[in-house]
Amino acid sequence: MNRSATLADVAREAGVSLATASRVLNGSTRVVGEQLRERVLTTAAELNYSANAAAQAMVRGHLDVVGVVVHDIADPYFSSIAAGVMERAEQAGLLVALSSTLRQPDREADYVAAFRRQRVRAVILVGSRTTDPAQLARLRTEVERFESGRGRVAAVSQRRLPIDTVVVENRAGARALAEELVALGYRRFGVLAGPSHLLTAVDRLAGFRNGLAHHGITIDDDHVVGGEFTRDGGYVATGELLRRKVDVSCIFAVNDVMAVGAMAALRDHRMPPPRRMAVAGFDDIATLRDVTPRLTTVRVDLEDLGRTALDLVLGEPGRTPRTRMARCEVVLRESTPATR
Amino acid sequence: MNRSATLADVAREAGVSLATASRVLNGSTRVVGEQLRERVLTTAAELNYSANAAAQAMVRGHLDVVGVVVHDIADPYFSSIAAGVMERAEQAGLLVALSSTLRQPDREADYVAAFRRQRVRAVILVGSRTTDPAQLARLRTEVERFESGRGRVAAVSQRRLPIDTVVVENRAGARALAEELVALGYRRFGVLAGPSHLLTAVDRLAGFRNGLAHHGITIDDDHVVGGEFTRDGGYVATGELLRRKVDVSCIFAVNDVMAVGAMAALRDHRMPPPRRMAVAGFDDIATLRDVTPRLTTVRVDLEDLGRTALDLVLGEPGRTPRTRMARCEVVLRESTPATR
DNA sequence: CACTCCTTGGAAAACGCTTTCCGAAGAAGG
DNA sequence: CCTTCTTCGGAAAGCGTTTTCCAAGGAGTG
Repeated sequence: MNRSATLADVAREAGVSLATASRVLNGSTRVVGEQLRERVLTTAAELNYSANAAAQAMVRGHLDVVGVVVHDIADPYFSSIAAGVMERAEQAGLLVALSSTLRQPDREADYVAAFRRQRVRAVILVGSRTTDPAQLARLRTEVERFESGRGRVAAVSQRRLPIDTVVVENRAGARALAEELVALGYRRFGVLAGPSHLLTAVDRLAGFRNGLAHHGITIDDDHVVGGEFTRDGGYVATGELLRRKVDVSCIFAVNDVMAVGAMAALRDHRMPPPRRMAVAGFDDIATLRDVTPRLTTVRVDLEDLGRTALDLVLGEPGRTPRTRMARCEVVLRESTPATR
Repeated sequence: MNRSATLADVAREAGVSLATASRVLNGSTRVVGEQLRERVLTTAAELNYSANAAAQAMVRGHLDVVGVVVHDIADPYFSSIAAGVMERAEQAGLLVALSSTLRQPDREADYVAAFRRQRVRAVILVGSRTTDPAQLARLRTEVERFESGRGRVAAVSQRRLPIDTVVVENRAGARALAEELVALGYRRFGVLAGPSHLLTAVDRLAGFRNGLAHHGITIDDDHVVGGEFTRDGGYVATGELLRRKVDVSCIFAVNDVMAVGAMAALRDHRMPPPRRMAVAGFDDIATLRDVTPRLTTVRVDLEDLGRTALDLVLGEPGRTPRTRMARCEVVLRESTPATR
């Protein structure tokens, strides 16, 4: 057998019409008599018949696949969200096609286009929108094109496109964290702000500032260092912060992986956290819950973001794009001990 | 526009035949005159034409998609390998469909079947084979069916199926680790062995034992504890080991995430590593390189496993299934200090 | 100038399925 | 016993491409 059996093969072998074979093998409202039904089923099994999804997609108009675009699948933030999506997709009998932009935000639009070619049922855009209006415009165009077919689109990020969106309360979370840190006695902060074009980073910084402002605390501009949204980004940024000899007692990294980089850098500079410097992060990445000192952070239920996004995209479309807010919760741990 | 433009639409609008339009828009060896070429291109752009991949798949017989099956995408081990696959796939212009068995090995065969329906070009099975012969038989059947179409299959794991395989030198790596630990002065070991049905776990344990045997050291059976292949599995297993009050000075966890769980458990039992107990892992997971004390482990270039697997599956098939050995390298760090 | 060879465009046949429309046969109703 | 419904099987028309085969015209060749 160097070519897989087709429905026609099965029908011929079973001595029935194509229509009957199709009705038996691939769900239909129509009933088929027990006799024929049985015959079709057994011949299909004998021939190893496997429906050609492409052919089905052609006549049905869409494929039972949902496309997911993330920035970096090796980053636990994204892989956790992806896990949530896949969990739900599995329940719905959908396959998940996953693409990674490798942190080049302009690739997102390319992948949406690729998914349009595939006529996938839905696309989920996971990850921060950017501040670049041109990128946004291009993405919006592709999204509209995709939707003008039968496709659905949702995002896990900020609400910048007219599509269903699961938005993480980055500002509120960061604000709450700031307040808690102040309550613990911290007053002088440094911030590892991440890339300035990523709204997630921007929002978390803004929320943090806002929380401090409530207590009359401000952060000097040279206490805020940008950098990559990665462990190494956090490491480098922390080095820069120390080089500036700023007078701070607590470093807020806008995500956990950067916070871990920061702790490593502090150690390398003989300022081991938390005694010489407190550190806080954001996300509560599961894999990082065991670093020492245990990291104060803001918990986001990442898998749930993925689940919710898939639910949105599979459910009835609303008359107007919906927004689901995802709560965050401050988790205080050893990396930010109460001061004295 | 509530239905996307088809090739026929473009052809009609541009006043050319379907054949010509197809040749212009979707690569072909045939040359089309500059005039027509131009006309087709502009009308396609105007109409927002996007080739229907399903239709192309039907006539070509396969989709430009590669399926990947992992055990748990949220586990950094798998997400790193997946990142490698995706990196290469991107270069080859392929989409990646990712499925997670959620650690139920019997689901692998199901996903291979699903990918067969999709007529994806290739499938990569990532993750340990098991010791269950029934599971293996079922998987083999599905793999053969898949291959009897035009599909290619490769695995990242042990060589148990007649397909191209990237095999991690688990035994050699674990043996080398054992020898290094002995050289550091350790003699009494406990092992967190993971699930006994996973060959990866089994092989690492066997290799470790083998390395110790070279030095006349054996491990008592009650110094070996099974458990889940996860952080919590490591935590629980360590608790069990301590409860047994075995006399050991070093714990070898068959993967890093378990090792991290072990360190947490040790701390909770007031036996902080490495002073009260040394710990070693396996994999050198990037996200875990910053735990303290830094973890002694065996480095595997995970992303490279993924890249290699994709290369195998896209390259010319060998006359007979090929095997690519992936080297491991012992990395000694602070979690296993030299004993005086 | 007659012939062959190339180049380029088009018609039409697949590819494997779903679904609409028909028709036959049996059941129900008068 | 005739008519009207049901029920169930089959023929055939797509779905949107690619690709083979033809044909026409122009460029080379002797």
